[in-house]
Amino acid sequence: MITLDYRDRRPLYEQVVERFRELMFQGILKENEKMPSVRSLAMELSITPNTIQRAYVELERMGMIYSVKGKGSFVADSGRLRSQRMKEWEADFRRLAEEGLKLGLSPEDMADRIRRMKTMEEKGGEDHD
Amino acid sequence: MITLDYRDRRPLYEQVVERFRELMFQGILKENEKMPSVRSLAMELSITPNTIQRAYVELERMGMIYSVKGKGSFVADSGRLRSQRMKEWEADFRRLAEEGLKLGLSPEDMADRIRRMKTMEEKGGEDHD
DNA sequence: TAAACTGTATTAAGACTATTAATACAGTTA
DNA sequence: TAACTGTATTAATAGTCTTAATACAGTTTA
Repeated sequence: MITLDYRDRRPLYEQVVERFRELMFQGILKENEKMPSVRSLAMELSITPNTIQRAYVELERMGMIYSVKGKGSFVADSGRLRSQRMKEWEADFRRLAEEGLKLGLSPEDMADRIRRMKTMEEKGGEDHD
Repeated sequence: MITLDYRDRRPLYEQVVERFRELMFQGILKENEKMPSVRSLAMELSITPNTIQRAYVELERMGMIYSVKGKGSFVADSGRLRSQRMKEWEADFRRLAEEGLKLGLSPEDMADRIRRMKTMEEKGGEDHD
């Protein structure tokens, strides 16, 4: 479910945060679904529970999960997060497309690039709802 | 010419690298133009020459500048910088498009967005090289 | 030539962060 | 009660960033 990259310059807890964000954005983790416990995930990744705890604190601060003492941590309103992420994507995409114009690419050039990606879709074998 | 942000989590030398990259991409620093000397820039920013040196080593490793002992450091071939920027743009664009796929957008959805941008071209009134 | 500049290299120390380890407390569940 | 959950704290370790203080080598300039 979660993997770590020790070559990555970013801290482990940040990688954990990002991976869970992806899982939520992709709908693989759904609303109110139970997160792995701090200790079990720590054991699975062969790191200390402290690091997972820190990641969960961050995820909770971002409103991605909510935690209940004694019960566990759970995925927050994923639909809202999804639309939020979509908005971010729109902004990023627009900014990048405008940058592309400055670099001399025509809108058709860029559209072509995306169309050509269709053939690569089969390569990445992840299911997305 | 260069400013530092001490709230930024990234190391100072990395901020210096990024700022110079921007100045070069925007054409504010032109080919063969002299970079500030390691010591003068360090003094201007109130940090040690070591940190600037590290930034310059990195910029040289990236092919953005070249250094000559006793003479100084200079902006490298701007054509190369441009192709570098294009390569980065390609990578960013592809990454973002793939993310769009994960968010459930079809390639045609994204291509449409770009086509629709053609009408907004007049709005962004920034001059570009 | 001498002084003042340039890049480059090295070594040591301090500060900061990430991570680990070892506990402990509190609440829930079987 | 036992075994699970989140949460908190303290101490030690490791790694990176930054600083400081030099030193050497090449270029420019007065």
